[in-house]
Amino acid sequence: MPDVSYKDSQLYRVRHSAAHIMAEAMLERFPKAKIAIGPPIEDGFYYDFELPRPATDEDMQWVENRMKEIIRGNYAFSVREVSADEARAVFADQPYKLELINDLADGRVDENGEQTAVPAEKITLYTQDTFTDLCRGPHVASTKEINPNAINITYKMPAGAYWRGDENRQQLTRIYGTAFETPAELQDYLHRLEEAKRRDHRVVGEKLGLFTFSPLVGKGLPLWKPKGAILRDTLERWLRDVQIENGYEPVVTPHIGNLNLYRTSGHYPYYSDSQYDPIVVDDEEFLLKPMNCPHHIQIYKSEMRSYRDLPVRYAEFGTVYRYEQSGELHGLTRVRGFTVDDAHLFVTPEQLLEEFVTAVRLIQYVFNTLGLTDFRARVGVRDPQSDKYVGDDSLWQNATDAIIQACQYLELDHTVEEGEAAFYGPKLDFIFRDVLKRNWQLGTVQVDYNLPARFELEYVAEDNTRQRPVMIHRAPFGSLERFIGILIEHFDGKFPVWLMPVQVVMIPITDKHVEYANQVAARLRAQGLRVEVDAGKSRMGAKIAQHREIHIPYLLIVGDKDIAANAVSVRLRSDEDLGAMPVSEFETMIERVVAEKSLELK
RNA sequence: GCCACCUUAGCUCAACGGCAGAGCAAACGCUUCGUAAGCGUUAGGUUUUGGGUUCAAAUCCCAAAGGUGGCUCCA
Repeated sequence: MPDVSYKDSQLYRVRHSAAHIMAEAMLERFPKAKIAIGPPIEDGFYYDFELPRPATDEDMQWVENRMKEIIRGNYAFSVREVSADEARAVFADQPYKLELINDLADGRVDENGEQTAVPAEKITLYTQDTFTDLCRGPHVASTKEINPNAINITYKMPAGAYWRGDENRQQLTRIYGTAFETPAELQDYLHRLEEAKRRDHRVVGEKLGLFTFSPLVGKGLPLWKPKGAILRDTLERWLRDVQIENGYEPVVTPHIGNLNLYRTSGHYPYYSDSQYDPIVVDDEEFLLKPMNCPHHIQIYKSEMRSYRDLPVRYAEFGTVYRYEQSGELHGLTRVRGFTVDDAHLFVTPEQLLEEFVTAVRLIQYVFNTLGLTDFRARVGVRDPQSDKYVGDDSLWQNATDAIIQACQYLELDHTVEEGEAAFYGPKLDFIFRDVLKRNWQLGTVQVDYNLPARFELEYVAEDNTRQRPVMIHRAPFGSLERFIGILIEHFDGKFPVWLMPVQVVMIPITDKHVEYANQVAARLRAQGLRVEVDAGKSRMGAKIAQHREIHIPYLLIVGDKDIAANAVSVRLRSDEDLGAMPVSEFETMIERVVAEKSLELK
């Protein structure tokens, strides 16, 4: 998000001013357009319009050219303060502006649509050339502070956006633009955008043969190809081992459950917008499970529990199905069926803090091992206005306090955001950004007093009384699908060796070296390494070119000299040529790299 | 779900009312080669699907499906 220094910067004023200039040019192109709001954003600005017809590429090119002309006109941005009534007169034929003026006068929302508490005493208008906008500023003093060759509004397509972000209100056309102080900075930005698109997990996943989608199977339902399945399975086995070391016990549960289970949990109806319709079997109704917790709870309830048994930690890679609006589906990061590396911890109130902290540390260990550092922590609490949560206020307060306390204990930088809780409790989420700067929630730890109450969970305490356990829901990856999507982009397909679906490719120089290549491959495979032999008839240079495209960590070239020395010539993914080394030496090196889960190649 | 755009060979794309093409990948043949792509041949298509306009549609129109960018949602 834009920070304070950005909001004070010249760049911010340039972009804010460019948004006004775009609106001026748009009104020339579409005289009947109604204007809404046009703030600067992280990488540029936008302006929302109600247009009489869809904007075309030609329109956008025309507007961009016209913007440059306006900028070259060296118009001053002048400001004046007016009363609400004067402002209403200025914008008499602009209904969105009138609504904003009314809200400003009442102190509800500012001109960028952000909440404010204070009624505006004065309304400010900024004018450049022929265009006047309701605006608090700041702006550049004159359009000559804007470089006409450092603006662009055609790099991004026009998009739909609801007025005031409310899907029940008018849908407007949002035109995105960006502006920089110099043309070189603009070019650099556009170049970085292109690079980001190349890094997109959907592009890299296709290139590396990791996964695919089939309309016949269904949208939002990823199909893992062998190489993707190896990557996924490697992650799963690793985490399973780590969890067992940390006192988790594996459980396995089915993909559907009786509707009554979800009535008790509250998923039905509190989660019903995200669920598929019930499946009717004989006279009973079943749901595809949207979460694993109710099933795990039934395992907890299958036995009498003593305080001596707690904490109980049940872990499952559980596949869940959620209805997502079709427009929201996105590669692997937003799908309709996905596998959660789920665990549910049943703890005594006294154990809660320690277990929560330990769960967060396990997540930190997972992220650190993979070198993931670019994330933020968010404490999601209830939206006090909403009725989509179950449970008493006091239980929510206990849970929220526990999470805040744990964050302080861990000295974890975090934000607290309302409306980001689960329906049964508050949570600590780890949020990553993809290459296109979209935010995705991965790991999560949640404190839950509500489901134990709804299911009447108990344990027998030291004093022989029946007590209620607290639940912790936690998932380090969040979902395997989303996590791998982010990993693909983070590593740009150059995964650490231990995760790489193919770790080594043998490249025999001619056919007569294939047998030796097969021998070395067999020897390496016996050590658990994933090795392929490229016995194709391409020349060595072509084989190298092809395999470096898909980021094979080690290319082992073998020819007469290598055979004579019982060696392999090692070329790294980084294009470093290590030259010939004895097979045993290579073996030692790669085994160490794999065992250490190293991010390096040697 | 909403707005806009897109859909041509396995992949990336061209043809933009008048004979459906290229590169890569594949198969086959030649080449046997020391660190970023050797040569040739062949095969591969109801141009996403269904309607319509037209002498003629990949191309224009309508609808559906899928995808992309946003918005909304993500309990």
